[in-house]
Amino acid sequence: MVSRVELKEASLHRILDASAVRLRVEGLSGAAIAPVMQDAGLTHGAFYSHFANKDELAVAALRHALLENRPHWVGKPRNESWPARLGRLARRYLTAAHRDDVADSCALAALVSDASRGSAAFRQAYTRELAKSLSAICGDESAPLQQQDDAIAFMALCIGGIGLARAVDDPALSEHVLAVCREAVARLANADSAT
Amino acid sequence: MVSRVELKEASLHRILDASAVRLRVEGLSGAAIAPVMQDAGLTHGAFYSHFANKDELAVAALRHALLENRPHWVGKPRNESWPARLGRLARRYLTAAHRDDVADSCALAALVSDASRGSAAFRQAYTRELAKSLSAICGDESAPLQQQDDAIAFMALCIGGIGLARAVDDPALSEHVLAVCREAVARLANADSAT
DNA sequence: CTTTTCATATGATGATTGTCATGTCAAATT
DNA sequence: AATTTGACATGACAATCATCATATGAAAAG
Repeated sequence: MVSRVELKEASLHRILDASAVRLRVEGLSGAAIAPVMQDAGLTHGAFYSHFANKDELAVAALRHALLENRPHWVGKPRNESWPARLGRLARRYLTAAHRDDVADSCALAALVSDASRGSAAFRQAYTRELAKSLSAICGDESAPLQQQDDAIAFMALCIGGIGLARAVDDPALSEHVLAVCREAVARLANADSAT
Repeated sequence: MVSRVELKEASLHRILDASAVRLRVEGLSGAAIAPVMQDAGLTHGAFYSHFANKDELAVAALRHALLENRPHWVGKPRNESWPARLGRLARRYLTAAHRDDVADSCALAALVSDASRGSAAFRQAYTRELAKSLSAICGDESAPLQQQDDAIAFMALCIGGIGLARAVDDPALSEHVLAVCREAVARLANADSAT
């Protein structure tokens, strides 16, 4: 009862899910084709009826990852001041839960280092996804320039903060990094409204 | 005229130099043994008379990279206020020159994502090097707690900022990220002294 | 001078990788 | 009913990888 196109779409979806997870957990060079296809319940040979090469998969997986969980980190703007919004987003993003759940984490943070070493197509996709997240933070395309800049500093602080929290060996230091960065976002937003 | 120990030391030094470069440029999984040894003017077989395995090399290379260029990024504390110091360090660190010269860049920034996926030994080394850099920023071991926290937020912002600047495809956006993060450091330091 | 030591070279090992040629089988098409 | 299509499986390919066994040659030790 399943048409051929439906079956292919379902397979593609499973491939994207699996590769989006492995990409964040193991990085660009770690997310190999065979394990991804196995996660998707297929064999490695079937890969090339969905993508031309590994590079295409990485680009698609990056987009898939961000399309899936950007709403979870950014959400819709509420009735709140700009500093309050940034503070709220930071308190959600810079948490131990997000740090530990790499498989379902923000791909922009998990793949910063990888993106700079990636192909031209991958870096282009990363840039596009970053821009989307930035305008989602601002809520509106026509936000004040100061807020757009704030969003950039906010992302840099969040990505660096959660990256450090993941890299660090000492659990106490890791928690401290998160706490300090959360507070730094608040200070940054308030220092902004003071001018 | 070269003694055997001198020759081995010289070889080790070349291996460390080469691997420290390749580690930053190509990442943990990209820095393979054979190319590193070739850069050092040796063959791959000679590797195992210097290190037990690839993991040991990664740890040593990380330490070597930071031992070599930490002074360049942090330097010695001058006669300046704390906000002025942070601002000055940011204006040196968050530059296009540093962004483009990955081979001689700050390893803490180039290897954030890699560190979280690295071995226990590598993460431990990363943690130690980060701690050293933090106390070098503060200048003194017994700096005020507020300054130690500032240094953490500073590093997160710098690592995230230069990571984003490297990842991003659009040159204009990349420069803008650097500029915004430089200014954010200044705002952060000033917001601190206001309390 | 003889012997030992060991840094290095050569080459092989097995594992893993991306890629593709070929075969198969069921759905779509005629 | 006959034919075509294409998603998928199987298997092979060359390349790359970490690791190690063995050989060599020169320096150190005797």
